[in-house]
Amino acid sequence: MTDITRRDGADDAAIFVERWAASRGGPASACPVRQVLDKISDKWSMLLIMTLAESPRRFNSLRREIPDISQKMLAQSLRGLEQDGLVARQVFDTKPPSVEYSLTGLGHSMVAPLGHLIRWASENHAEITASRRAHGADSE
Amino acid sequence: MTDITRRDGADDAAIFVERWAASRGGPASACPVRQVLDKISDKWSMLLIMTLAESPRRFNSLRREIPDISQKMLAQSLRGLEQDGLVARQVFDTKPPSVEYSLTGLGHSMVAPLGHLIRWASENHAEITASRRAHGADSE
DNA sequence: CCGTATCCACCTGGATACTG
DNA sequence: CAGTATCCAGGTGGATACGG
Repeated sequence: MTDITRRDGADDAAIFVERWAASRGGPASACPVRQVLDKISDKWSMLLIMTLAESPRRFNSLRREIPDISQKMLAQSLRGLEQDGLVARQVFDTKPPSVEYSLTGLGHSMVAPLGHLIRWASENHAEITASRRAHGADSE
Repeated sequence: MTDITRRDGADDAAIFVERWAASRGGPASACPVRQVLDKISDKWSMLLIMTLAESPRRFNSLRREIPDISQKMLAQSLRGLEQDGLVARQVFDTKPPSVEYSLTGLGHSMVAPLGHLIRWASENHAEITASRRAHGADSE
């Protein structure tokens, strides 16, 4: 098998495609990569990962940082990330109680790959928006 | 501003965090990066991008390639990607008519960044699954 | 302060049927 | 072959109220 894991350029898209093609031998829906991608492809997971990558936060600190998340979805998303081993939850038994959320080692390992996608998004969102307007997606 | 766009290691997560933190000055919901991520964070977009990265495909060819996508969602997702300028649609006026979908330049530019995330997923899905089971996510 | 519980609107996405 | 139209189930996510 090609040792793709050693390569890390921005140019070897073909290698990723190769690996991707090779990774699905059985039913497409059983692909473990898809399971993982589906998990983080919700509305808040990636955003929480990046926010916690800056520094650990408390529950209400996260609410202030991300004003448009509801209490329910914050708690729910954090529990999901905790279950997947990406986020650690530490309770300090003070009064009033405080809970700190931080990235685990696994969580931190995701920041760089996710960062590549974010960098792509930040560099190309203008073109995407322009294309969308050109296709009449806003007025139509 | 730090010239982050020139760097491309797997180790400089801190740089991505920096850039991310710097990119949101106003309301978090207005962040253009989030707009883009939200768009591709649906059930099929990333999968279609990676499939079309292998080679251009026709409509029913994509259906065969991704057996668990419905006709409706395939058409809908392709239209979305087309509007965003990631996928090109070319109609051949033969009989019966055939339509070929392929990645645009913009679409191809996304394959490598997305590939980083996919590689991370393929390398860590076992740990994630294990963590999930440890938290009793399957039996509970 | 840190959640959980409930209810509900909306949207995603699937099944089916139909058209050029 | 390549779609569109319609209907419908289920999940996502928000508002509000309540508990530890």
